[in-house]
Amino acid sequence: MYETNRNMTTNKINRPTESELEILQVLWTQGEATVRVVHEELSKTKDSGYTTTLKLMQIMFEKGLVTRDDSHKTHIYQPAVSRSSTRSQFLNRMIDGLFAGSSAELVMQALGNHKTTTDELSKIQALLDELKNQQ
Amino acid sequence: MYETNRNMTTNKINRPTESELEILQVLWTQGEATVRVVHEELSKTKDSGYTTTLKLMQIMFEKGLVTRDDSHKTHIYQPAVSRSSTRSQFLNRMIDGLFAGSSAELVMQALGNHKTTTDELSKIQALLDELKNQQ
DNA sequence: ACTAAATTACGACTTTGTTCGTAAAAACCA
DNA sequence: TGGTTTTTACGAACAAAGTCGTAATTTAGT
Repeated sequence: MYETNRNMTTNKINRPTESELEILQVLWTQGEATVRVVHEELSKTKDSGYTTTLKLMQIMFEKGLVTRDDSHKTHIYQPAVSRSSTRSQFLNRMIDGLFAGSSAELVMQALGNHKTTTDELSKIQALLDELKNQQ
Repeated sequence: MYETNRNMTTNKINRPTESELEILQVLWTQGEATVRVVHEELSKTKDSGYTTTLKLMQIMFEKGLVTRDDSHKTHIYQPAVSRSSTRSQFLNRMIDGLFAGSSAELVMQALGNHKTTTDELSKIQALLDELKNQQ
């Protein structure tokens, strides 16, 4: 039995915030999790209280960023947005805002500044071949 | 005659905010500009008042994101951080936060979701060849 | 030089995101 | 079942970013 977000009128663009992203990371990795589990995970890298995590996840529920199952003893949360679409969302935003709309410029900067393994380069090469064939 | 930022004790990480980035875009493109010019440019895509832009640029000056020349009738601002280093800063942040530290994952998502011209693909290919030879 | 226009400085208000205290409700267990 | 622990709900405090009104200063034009 899943609750749904009743307050649809307030739904706007809903780009996850910094903290919300951290929570989504956990949910994407684990598939689903309770507030407790998410908070334990976050505690490894930051120290905010349990109720802070709770509040954040409640807000995310209201925003429609997560769903939750309250048929159990404690609420179980799941991501309502996909990792991949969220990545695209932020990426496109960054491409448009900082890279003059050119994904190539971003790609080149990313490849230039970060160490990339041979294996990863091969995968990129494969994708590149594919794209070139399509054109 | 250039003013310098006296209040160095408050300088922290100084990642430009959303609005500050918009202003930097103008400064990077034009090389230098007055508040008036920046504001005219921003007005094309958003509508906030002149004093808002002014205030933002004053804050950026305090943060050390821009320098300014007050030897003329009106202050002339220049970027104090480079476009390329700022791009890297945001890119690395995004790679670490959203792409599990893998620049390759980011690159693949970027190439997959955005239309990229043949010309751009070639440039990426060239860079890729270069990187492969280095390893 | 005097008025009008533009520029700058400054403070306050608003919004959004983050944090937590506290209390109510639910679950646990001895 | 009675008491303790855990979870949830809620409101308020706090901070950061963005916004603007207003006043002071400077520049420009006649």
